[in-house]
Amino acid sequence: MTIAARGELRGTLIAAALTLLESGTGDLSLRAVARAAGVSAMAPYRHFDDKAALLAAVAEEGFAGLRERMIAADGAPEPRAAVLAQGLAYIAFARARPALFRLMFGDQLRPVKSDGKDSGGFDILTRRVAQLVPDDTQSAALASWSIVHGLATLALDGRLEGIEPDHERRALSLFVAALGKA
Amino acid sequence: MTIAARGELRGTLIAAALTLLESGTGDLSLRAVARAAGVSAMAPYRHFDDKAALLAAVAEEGFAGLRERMIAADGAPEPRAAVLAQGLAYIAFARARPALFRLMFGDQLRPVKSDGKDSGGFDILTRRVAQLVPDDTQSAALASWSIVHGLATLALDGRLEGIEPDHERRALSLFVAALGKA
DNA sequence: TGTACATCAGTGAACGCGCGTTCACTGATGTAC
DNA sequence: TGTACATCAGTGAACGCGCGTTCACTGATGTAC
Repeated sequence: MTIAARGELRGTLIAAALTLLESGTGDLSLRAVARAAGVSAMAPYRHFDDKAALLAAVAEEGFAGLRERMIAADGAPEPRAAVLAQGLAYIAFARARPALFRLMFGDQLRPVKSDGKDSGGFDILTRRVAQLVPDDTQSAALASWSIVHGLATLALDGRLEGIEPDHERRALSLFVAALGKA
Repeated sequence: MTIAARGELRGTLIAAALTLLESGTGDLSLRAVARAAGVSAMAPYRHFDDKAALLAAVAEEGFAGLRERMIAADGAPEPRAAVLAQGLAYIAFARARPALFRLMFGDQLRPVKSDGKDSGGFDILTRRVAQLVPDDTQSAALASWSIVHGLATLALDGRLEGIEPDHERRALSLFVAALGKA
């Protein structure tokens, strides 16, 4: 990790934290982040009030990334296909960056701000679900988010190891196929 | 916490850990458990190889409790009602013992043994799902588990705070109603 | 253009903390003869 | 029944560790006149 140019430390710290989260050995410590950024243990305090503030910034970055993936997956014209693609993108994100995903949704973060449910792309998903279930969109969107989030966390926690890999996709397909047909 | 009678420390330690998890301030430490059990920091080593072994025993207790709740919720004769009741029981368990639930499904545990997917009552759920979706039971059961697990973890992580409480139940109902109608 | 000063990012030593685990031990209980 | 010894559960002091955060500081950059 190269030394940051003046005034760029904030971004460098977040990037270093993201990298550390990927190598993923245990908890993220403020000192380790500073170390990875090539800077003294105290330097982060110039840019963040405390450790929690740094974690929050990292999580925010994560939510932005997740949202991007959801948008990128929204291409299909048919709503059912779009919801499926978005769900798989969500799961792929979790699998690609498990420690970041855990940080984003775990309990080491400060209480979530109220617009939190939008930041991860929940609104993107909801828009498509509305096309399939116009009368009870909120519940259907929550159900969709839940099944996808459940699959992602179960996979991350190694709970799906005894299950054939394809079942994950089929479970989601089965759900999407049933959406709006109750 | 009373002093344990001879040879009962193992159980006392597990009970103390469960109590500590409920009061829920941060991570569970071996020393804190020993303290709560009224015993020296070293005493647990007479009964557990190390901290991870104690955590595993606590989690096992948790899975047994979850399974019990699932079985207790299995009363309804109609499979759709049973699946709904089981799902609500699962979520209620998570809400009642959030720290325990997090321990059970989190990453601080040693890699899960292969029969892990049964211990929490997944088989109980699967049996009922089979009555509704006999041709693709595995995928449907996984979908059911996922939506329920997703709702539980999202609730625990404070992600459903902006959402009307009833939407949680309605999301699950909507899913259950659609089961087998794809 | 030169000087004086304020601002600002980062340093490095030190703090107190709780942790998991080691070590050598103590004293009560159980067993063999 | 009495004695000698092994077993076993728990003690208490100590270890080295990494942590978040404090403190007083340094030295470079920017600004006013």
